[in-house]
Amino acid sequence: MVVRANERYDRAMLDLQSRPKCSECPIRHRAVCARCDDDELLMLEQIKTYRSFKAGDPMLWRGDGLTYVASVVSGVASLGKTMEDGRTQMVGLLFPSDFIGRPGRAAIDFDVVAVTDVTLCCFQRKPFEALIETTPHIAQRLMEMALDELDAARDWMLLLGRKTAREKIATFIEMLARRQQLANASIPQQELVLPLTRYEIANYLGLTLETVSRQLGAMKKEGILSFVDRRRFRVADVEALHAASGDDCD
Amino acid sequence: MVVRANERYDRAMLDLQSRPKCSECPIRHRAVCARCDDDELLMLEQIKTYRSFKAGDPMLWRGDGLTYVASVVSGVASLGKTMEDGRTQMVGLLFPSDFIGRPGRAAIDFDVVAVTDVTLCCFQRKPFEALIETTPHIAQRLMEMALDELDAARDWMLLLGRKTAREKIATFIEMLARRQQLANASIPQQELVLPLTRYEIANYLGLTLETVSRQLGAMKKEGILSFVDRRRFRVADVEALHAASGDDCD
DNA sequence: CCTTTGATTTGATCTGTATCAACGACGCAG
DNA sequence: CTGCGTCGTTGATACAGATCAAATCAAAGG
Repeated sequence: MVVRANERYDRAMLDLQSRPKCSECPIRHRAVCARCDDDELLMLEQIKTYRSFKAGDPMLWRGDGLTYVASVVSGVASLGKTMEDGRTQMVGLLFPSDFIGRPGRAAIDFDVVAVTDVTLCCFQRKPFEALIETTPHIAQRLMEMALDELDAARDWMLLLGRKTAREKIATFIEMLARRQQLANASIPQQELVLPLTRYEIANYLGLTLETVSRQLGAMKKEGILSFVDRRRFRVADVEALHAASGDDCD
Repeated sequence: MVVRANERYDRAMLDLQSRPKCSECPIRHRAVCARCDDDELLMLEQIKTYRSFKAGDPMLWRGDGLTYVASVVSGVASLGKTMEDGRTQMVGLLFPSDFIGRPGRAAIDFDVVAVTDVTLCCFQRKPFEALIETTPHIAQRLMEMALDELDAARDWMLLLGRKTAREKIATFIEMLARRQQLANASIPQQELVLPLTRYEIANYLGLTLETVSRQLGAMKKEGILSFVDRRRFRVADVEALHAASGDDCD
């Protein structure tokens, strides 16, 4: 279960060679490079590197030096915090186009783990930071993404502090649907996938896995969700789901 | 209790005239202007305006247009979210030098309320945003502050999701001590003030006011805190307080 | 096909915190 | 001084969700 730092490093190195074209990148218009013009994209292309991780692999450990910053190209990663006695709380989920690492910060204070198989588009930190100085389009986009994350973090604070188990689950499913419909074209009644185990969902929502299982079971029995297997499901009653989330109508 | 928008506006207008020198400002080296040189400070000085609010005054309503962005000069303000049925969660506390408002965003999606009497140093949004474009020192500082807020938000997510009532209170007191010692010179064993009512503390920690009252009472009985009145107290046992917070030693 | 292992579901019970209710303490206006 | 409103404390009780414990399921390997 525990993977040594070197091992991680070796595995990552395997992928150093692959460097697809930015212009064909699936996250081209949503990632940090969203606003870059062709010239700027060329600069980024020169310092980028792809790396992949297997589901469950730790990607960065709390306190690790940040040699790289990166965009998630495919897969899902989690940001998590752990207390001394082992209690843990997920503090963020990263989907394709989300960014890992901060300009001007040498370390992060949470763990980043690959939840599914993940491919990253990595930039060495130093040259990337130099690029920011000269490329306002990147700096602006980075600021915008940081503020979006801040908004998301605050919504999650409301969820963690005040919502019931059922509201938490409903909100989570809605969030999931929103993120997965961005990736594919938004087919209504699309089949959705839970990229997380019950344990991980619980960890994200400040619950236990048993409570998650019971709430999902209840929503299935009530005909709000219909499962094809334990991971794949469909939202059968969008209205009811939203009503259960406790969020404003908008 | 409810204050009309015009009323707020009128009250704020009273203070339009006052415009102290930036060079003598108490938050000069911590606020958004921290890295500005004298020239840049002069630019800021020309678009700034002071406003004050009484304790309890709403400063911005969720969805309000953001004509101004501002730094907190003195006092404490809260960022809060409210659900349809009235449950609320505080998602941030603003102390002197903290910043309100986002470059490139016309609205915010939470309420900002003055917890104590507050003085703001306001900048009109449009000219301020123009200034950012030409002043990398401000843009950098703003990014840094946004990332600090993000870190704080994530620490709070761990607190809300996983900590017990007692751990929440202990963590809150430690945070308070840290912020208040920044303001004054750090006198050890300094007398601290709770700027919030029991209800507001509960709201910040995802608890009820009764639980907050009981936990504070317990920590007093155990000799960890000693109160001089309901709002003013001293940390009698720093070690025990930290041990109760559930945070790592560092 | 059998075994193993991890993920999930389901059931029984326990508990921390919410909820409901009453009372005390302080500040302020008349 | 008196009354009233806000804030805070304290006690009794309820309940959502945690915890403990088993049973079921599904994928992977031999």
